[in-house]
Amino acid sequence: MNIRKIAELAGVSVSTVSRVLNRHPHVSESARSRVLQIIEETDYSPNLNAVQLKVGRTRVIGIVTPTLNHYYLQLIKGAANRGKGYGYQVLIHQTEEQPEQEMQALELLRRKKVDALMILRRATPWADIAGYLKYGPIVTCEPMQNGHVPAVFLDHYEGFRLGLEHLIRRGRCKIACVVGRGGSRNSKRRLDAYREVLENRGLPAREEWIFRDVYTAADGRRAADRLLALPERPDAVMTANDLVAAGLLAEIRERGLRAPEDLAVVGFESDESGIADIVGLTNVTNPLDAVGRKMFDTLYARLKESGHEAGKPSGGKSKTPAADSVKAVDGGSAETDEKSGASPALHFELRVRSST
Amino acid sequence: MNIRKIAELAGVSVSTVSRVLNRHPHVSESARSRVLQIIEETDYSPNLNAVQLKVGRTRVIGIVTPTLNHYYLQLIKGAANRGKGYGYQVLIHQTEEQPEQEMQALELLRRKKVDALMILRRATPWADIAGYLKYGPIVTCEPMQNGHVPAVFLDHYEGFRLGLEHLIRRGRCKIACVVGRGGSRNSKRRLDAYREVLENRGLPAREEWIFRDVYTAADGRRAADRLLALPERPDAVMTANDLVAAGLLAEIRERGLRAPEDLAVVGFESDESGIADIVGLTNVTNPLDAVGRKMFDTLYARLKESGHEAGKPSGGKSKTPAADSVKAVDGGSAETDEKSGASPALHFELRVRSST
DNA sequence: GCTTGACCTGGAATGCATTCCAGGGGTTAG
DNA sequence: CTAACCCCTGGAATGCATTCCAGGTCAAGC
Repeated sequence: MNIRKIAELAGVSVSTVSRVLNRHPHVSESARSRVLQIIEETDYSPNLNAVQLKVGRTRVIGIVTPTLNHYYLQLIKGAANRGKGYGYQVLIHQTEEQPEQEMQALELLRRKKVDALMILRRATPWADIAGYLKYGPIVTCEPMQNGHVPAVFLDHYEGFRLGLEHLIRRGRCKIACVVGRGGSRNSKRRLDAYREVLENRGLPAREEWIFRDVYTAADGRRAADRLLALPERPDAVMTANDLVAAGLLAEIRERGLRAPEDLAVVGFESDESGIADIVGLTNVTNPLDAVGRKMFDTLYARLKESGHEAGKPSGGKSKTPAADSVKAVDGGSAETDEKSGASPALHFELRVRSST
Repeated sequence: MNIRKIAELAGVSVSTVSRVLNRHPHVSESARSRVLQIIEETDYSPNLNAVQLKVGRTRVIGIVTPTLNHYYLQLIKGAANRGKGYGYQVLIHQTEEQPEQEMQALELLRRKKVDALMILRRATPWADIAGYLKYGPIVTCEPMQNGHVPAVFLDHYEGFRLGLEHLIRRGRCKIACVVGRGGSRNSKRRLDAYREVLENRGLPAREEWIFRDVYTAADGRRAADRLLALPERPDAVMTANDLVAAGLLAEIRERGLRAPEDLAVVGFESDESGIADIVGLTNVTNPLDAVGRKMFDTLYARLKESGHEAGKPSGGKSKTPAADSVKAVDGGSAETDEKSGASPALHFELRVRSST
């Protein structure tokens, strides 16, 4: 069953059927109703591959993620929910951080299987990715080395600053700090915050109070081990994520110490983890879903400006993309914006959430 | 840049270009190399929409999920990983349990945007879903009322049985039980297990030891409240999920009781939650990712038998779908299999995992 | 009465790749 | 020497819907 058959059965041309299908004006009421009736009777629905081929748009955005875990899920969820309001769906592409897998994902854009690409994490050099910008919008959530690819992300400096000031307000003065990947920009920013904030308040920021390469709950336990064995024991810890914080808490409590009384722990995580509530953890909420939404908005803006998109948000309850807690950096096109070697700092709003 | 242009530039016909592209035999070495060179030079890559339109296959499977949370993520992950081995990608369609959204997802199948559909949860009547089977394979992970739609799921009876027997082996004899949705089949099976297993062992299964409609960690805390207030206090609790179990544990411990010494709690969850490790919970692992994999296998088998698929698993490290811990129920087609009113019980393997 | 324009409709080109069919050239077997 | 067959190649039909262009009808305005 295709549009030709429908036209035949209804005794009109395919143009007319197409006009009915797409709610174009200039179709007589009689023709319209005849066509609609035949469509109803024959249970016809247009083949989307043909439509997509013709209009050159699929209303699908590809999401490139190294793996499907809690963290990336937040981003995906934010983007998927926002996209849904505009009639977009998401195609998940897992890369396991393998460059070849990433190339496959980039090919999807060139080959028009997706309209745009959201890269949550990449192993491919930025330059290679930028080469695909000519096929469609791409956005990432990693601070990029050059300004070619648009990026949306939050500055972990702010997150750490908030958490640290919370601890300081509560009277803590020997604050330790636990981060993950030593080399990552986010870790660097967190350490910057650790050193600067404490220094500004006249508090010590000792090197031996910094624990690196701590990722999991088990790592957190080990970090607690080492931390509690220090000659001068800290009275608080700022961590880079809730799982780690939970590990610390568990270890601390199992040793008969009380948290937060003896040792306060602050996490840094998106709302939905649920762990904070369970273990009674105070954390700085990291609005990953807002980042995801903003990423979609960035792509959408590009799609619209390239005439890719009619620009009609559908549905009733889609929020306006106005004020959000995350800002996007506009990478500009590879030709027009050569200035920024590194991406600028970003404004955003986080908050400390105490679980009582 | 399209195949026609390539043909022109290479001085051959489009047929020849197509043959080169698809590695068909019967292309002279000279023609092949010329075409490849032009493809290289012009940076050409075939438009997938055209290919998909022509061959009637997209190598995308749609996953219909009510929301993106930890639970469904496990299933999605299992399916996506398995699918990747066969060159399939997944398109996520969130429904928020709204029938209209589900209809949209079903339409994707009819309109050939996806080759097959995985329904993780539905609000639409089975009969309506079965009506779409003629457009492509559909699989669900919910026990279905009639045998029309193939389903892959595990029997929660077994999960509960394992957990209960674990508790009994540890000498517990006053075992309570916490479940979620009262009406769901899974809850029913769990309660069946609770009553039958305890009865078989000559232990009491009291009505007042059954707590229903408990879903979240907070609910778990409240359940603990009520449970600890009972005149005859149980010495163990079997729960339907880890989050709830964690809530119970937290409440119990905050009241100064020791778990598992004073009150043992067993969860029921997929491996990856991570919560079990953090709070020191023993649970029955629920291999959701295996269910996801099996769901994909079920779809894939159908695709293959309908000639949809060439049947060549790609890549080196794809596991053989041979022995798995979950079994599929073959729903048969709506015409050929009218016998089973309800789905039969399923075999599978779970295990108890103690966190020490 | 004629022009202008709105409204409706159909035809054909278009987007792009796949595949069947037919045909030419060369080789081998009978 | 011819029939049979293989290899290579191109043409054209095909999958299906969109859209531009042109043509026709009818009513309103000058």
